[in-house]
Amino acid sequence: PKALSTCLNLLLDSNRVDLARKLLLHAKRDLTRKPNVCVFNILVKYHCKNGDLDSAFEIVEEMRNSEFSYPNLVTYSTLMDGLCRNGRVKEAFDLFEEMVSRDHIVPDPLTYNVLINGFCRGGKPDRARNVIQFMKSNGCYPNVYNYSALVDGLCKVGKLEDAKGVLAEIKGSGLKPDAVTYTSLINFLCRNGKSDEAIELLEEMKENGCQADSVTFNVLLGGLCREGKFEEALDMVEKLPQQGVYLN
RNA sequence: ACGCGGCU
Repeated sequence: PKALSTCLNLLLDSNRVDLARKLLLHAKRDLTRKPNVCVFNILVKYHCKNGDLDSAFEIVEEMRNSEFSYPNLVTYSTLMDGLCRNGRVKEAFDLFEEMVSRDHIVPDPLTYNVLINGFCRGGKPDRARNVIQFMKSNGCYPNVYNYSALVDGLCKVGKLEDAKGVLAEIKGSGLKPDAVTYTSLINFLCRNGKSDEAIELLEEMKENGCQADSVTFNVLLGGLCREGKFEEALDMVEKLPQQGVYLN
């Protein structure tokens, strides 16, 4: 089943769906190679990626009927993410509750993050904040992914000060903001003609021991160029190799 | 071997 999962992922990633189907049919016939949870989860994810949630739910039904696998936390998180990416956050939350009550599965920070991102994509970071409150009340501690998602959600609706507040909250809770956290803020500044403030943040992240990566610089370079600061941009590009950063 | 956050 391990080899099967790996092969399926490779085939689906390269869009060889026909071959993936054949492979799966063979595996189902072979008693020693029964598809396990991981294999099913890969299929669920594949259908979600195509926005075909009906098929994804069919796979889950198949899992429930199978002797060899049953929906687990990954299955639910994947499905919830598929729903959220299609704007169906309410249903994702219903599914979350079903997961807990019907299958007695305990959500982890990643599961909550799917909901946080669902709300943020919908331009409702306040709801996302409620999810963080909710997970805490369930004894689940938010990680940097959770907070970064919220920071980005706040930036996307222009609430820079609130986003900075969350940055402080991250530090206060003993977590370390990472390049993703900072890049969301830098991105907002760059898109609003504030590359100078963005560069201040870049300095701040360095002081906090956080290494900027290629996405951070991509964003910064875009901001500088948009403001016509081409010399500064070139200067920045020239200094990238010394920082071990290579643009893609 | 399977699920979540930043640019495109």
